[in-house]
Amino acid sequence: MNDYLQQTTRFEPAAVEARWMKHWLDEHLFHAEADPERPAYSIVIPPPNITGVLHMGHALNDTIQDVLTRYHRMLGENACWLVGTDHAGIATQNVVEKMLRAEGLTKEDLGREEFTSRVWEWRRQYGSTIIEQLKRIGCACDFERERFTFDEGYVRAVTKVFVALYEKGYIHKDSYLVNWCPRCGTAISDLEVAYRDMPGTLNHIRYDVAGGGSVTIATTRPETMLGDTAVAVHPDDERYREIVGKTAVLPLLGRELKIVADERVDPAFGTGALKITPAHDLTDFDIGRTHGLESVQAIGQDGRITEAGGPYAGLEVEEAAERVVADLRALGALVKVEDYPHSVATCDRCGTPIEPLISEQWFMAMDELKKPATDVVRDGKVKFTPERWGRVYIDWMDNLRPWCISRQLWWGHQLPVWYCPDGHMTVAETAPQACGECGSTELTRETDVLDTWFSSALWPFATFGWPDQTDDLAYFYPTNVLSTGRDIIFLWVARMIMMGLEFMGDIPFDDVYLHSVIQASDGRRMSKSLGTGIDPLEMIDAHGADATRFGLLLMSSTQDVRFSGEKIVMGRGFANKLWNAARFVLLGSEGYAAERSEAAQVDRWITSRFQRCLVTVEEAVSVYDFTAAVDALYHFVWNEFCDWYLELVKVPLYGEDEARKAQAAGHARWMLDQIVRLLHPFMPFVTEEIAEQYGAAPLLKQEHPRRAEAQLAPDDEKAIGELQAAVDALRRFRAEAEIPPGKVLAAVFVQDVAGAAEHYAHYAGVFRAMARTAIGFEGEPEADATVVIVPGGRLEVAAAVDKAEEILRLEQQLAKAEAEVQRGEAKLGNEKFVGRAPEAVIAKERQKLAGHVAERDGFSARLAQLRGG
RNA sequence: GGGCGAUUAGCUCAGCGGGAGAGCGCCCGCCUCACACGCGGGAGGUCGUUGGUUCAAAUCCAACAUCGCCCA
Repeated sequence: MNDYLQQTTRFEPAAVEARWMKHWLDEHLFHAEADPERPAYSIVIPPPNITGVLHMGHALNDTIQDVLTRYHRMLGENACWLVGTDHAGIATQNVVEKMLRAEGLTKEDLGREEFTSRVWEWRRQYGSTIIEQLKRIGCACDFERERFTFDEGYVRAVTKVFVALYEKGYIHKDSYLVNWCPRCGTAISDLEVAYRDMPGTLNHIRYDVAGGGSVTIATTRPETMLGDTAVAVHPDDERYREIVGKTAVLPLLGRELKIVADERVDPAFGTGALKITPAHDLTDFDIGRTHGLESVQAIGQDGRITEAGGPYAGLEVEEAAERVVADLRALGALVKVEDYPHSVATCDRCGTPIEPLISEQWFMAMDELKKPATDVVRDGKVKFTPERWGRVYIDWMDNLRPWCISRQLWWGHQLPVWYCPDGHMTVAETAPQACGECGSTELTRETDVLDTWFSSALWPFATFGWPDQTDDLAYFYPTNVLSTGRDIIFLWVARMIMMGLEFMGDIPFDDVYLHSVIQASDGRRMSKSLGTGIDPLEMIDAHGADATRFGLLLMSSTQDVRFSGEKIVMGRGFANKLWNAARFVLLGSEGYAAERSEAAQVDRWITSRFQRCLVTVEEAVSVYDFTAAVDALYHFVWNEFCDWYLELVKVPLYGEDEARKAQAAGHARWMLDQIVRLLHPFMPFVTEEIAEQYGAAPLLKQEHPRRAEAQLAPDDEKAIGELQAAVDALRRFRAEAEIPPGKVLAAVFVQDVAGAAEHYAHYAGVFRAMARTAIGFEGEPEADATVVIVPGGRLEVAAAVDKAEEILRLEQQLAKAEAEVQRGEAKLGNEKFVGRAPEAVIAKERQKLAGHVAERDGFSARLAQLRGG
């Protein structure tokens, strides 16, 4: 006797999870080596930020990748799930700066070198938090290959890419309007800008026109007028036709402004006259370039007004705005101020309003790179699931602007660019000894670092050894799928595809799977600040990793889903159910070896049902429909295997027929093993714990169940289906008639359809066990017997039932049956239906009708009998 | 302003062209020798609204409404 199995009536995840994870790691089960003899299956994890902690989105995405990895490994493929982290420039620098601030220090106090070493120290200490958390979920990552976007080999890859793109002429330095975060002190990309609706005001300001008259402009940011160099109106705008070409005078500063006509001005906005501040607004910048306007920088990188702002110099933007408005009012130039809620560009990282300003930055031209990257999606070479995201990707790519790749940070890949005192620039993979142009040896390196996404873009190939042409690279690239959130389509997916095509000459992955966004239960994004976030680790602590994985997969069926703790509790119940089913099978069949049997109908039946479940799961996984997969598994295991098969198999298992008992025991063990294998990718811990009990662990080394059409048994499915319907009918009768659960009833079966009696006779033991009914097939039914209609005939059940109630019960059932009959007859009587519907549909309808007619006749015959007596 | 998604039982969601489903909650009955994280039975829905296509619409199409997400 297995004491552990005997005593453990509840599956306790906490007791087994850590032990199994350690065992899997110790045995190197997750590691993969290139092996040209075997098919490769590879996934690179979208590298989490080293400052990150696991949230629900990660938990779901990592569960998905784990299912795929384990599943393909069990299918015999050489699966490698490459894991690692992203150095996350701004986020990490912010975290360390915050720590320094607590010590009363700034990064400038330390200097760049010392600061960078503090970040590395932080990284060593805390940077692997999220990787460790993956192990709590059970992720079968190849932890032995863990990479970091700032490790030594990776730096080589980044440098090589930069130099290559520079030499191709794609990368250049330019003075251009960029999104500047005054708090982070760096340029950021368009994608790092978040728009937030905020209350605000629209200020109407009158500018005098030289030679008489005036023009009133409207602005939400009055302080930017300090940088105005023009006023623009639409060329077709009759109101302003007269003043185009004249000069306006900027109030407060007296600067002269050209009045220009430009089609980009929206005549419907405000007054239809637009103040032009080329240094601080993108549209104005473009209009400025067209008309050759001067550019005045009124706001500096520190977020304060510059010398160009005259008396306002040195003020913070907000304060300047207030002062400017007050002064304009005093001057009488403020026409009116109206409330005007508008959307404000803010820094995605810190929430500070963005200052668009002109600065010297490095840009990457996208035109050459984006074309092939768009084509591979358009042509279906890279396939998005759900498909619609492919169109989103293409739209975005079509409108791509040059990418600002430089950041004014200290933590990141410093550009491989050196300057000599004469300002000559040398771009090289390794630090040059002398200036490429003048030979000067006094070189200083460019202080800017690269956008973090620049390095992440290389992830699918740099992690496998590029720029070296390694065996791993040849074997594992391209990867099979990138599973990620849709907010990452532009940040990662697009850039990985561009870089993969450019440097590997091939796509980085065949499939892109975009998983659901898990919202808070109020239907909005989970938010730390609102306290609506739920920690997946707490879920794992409370319900187990299997339950958390299962629940997440079950709830994440559509684009946006609300987090449902119930689904995780469902997963816990399921793990426990499975554990107990295993206990029953293993304890009830000790001494027998697992062996598939075809001898008994119940064995053929459950095998057939299992095959159908297997097909559903495999088809679902192949299209990334994990919800359908776990739903099928849940219902097969619970409602078919546990509710019926295990009950049916108790009869032979507890019976006297030793030969039949051996078959049943062997088949039950075999079936359990198949189920455990099929479930393992979804619920690795409980399945491994079960497999351990009969010596099949580790399951990752076992084969996935095989599809076998020969094991489908439609006739047996039909027969067992009728048995189930008969048992159900008896149970329903018992409950409705309030017959005590323990009372065994006697019944006589009267056959309407040939073979039915023989069929039920074979399962007399089942009726006794599952419906507490002793069925006979001979002799007269008792006079006061109650009729229970079952497939193929009726059961005359000997039970003292109140006659009036019985009549009422039968009348209700008769009414239901009659309604069904009428519905069916109406449908089949419809010429158009019979004429146009497919034959199979009509045949099915006829069959249903026949069943309902038999039911109806049974009920009415019994009613007549009761009423007569 | 543009795009996408959702709207089905009290709640959270499946179903996506041929008899309205699950889990939880609720009601009734059970410690039936795997499981009370359980077992058996039951109640509960004009499938957001209005049109259209079809022999047949929760399912396809159009418009509208409400909510959410993304982009500008």
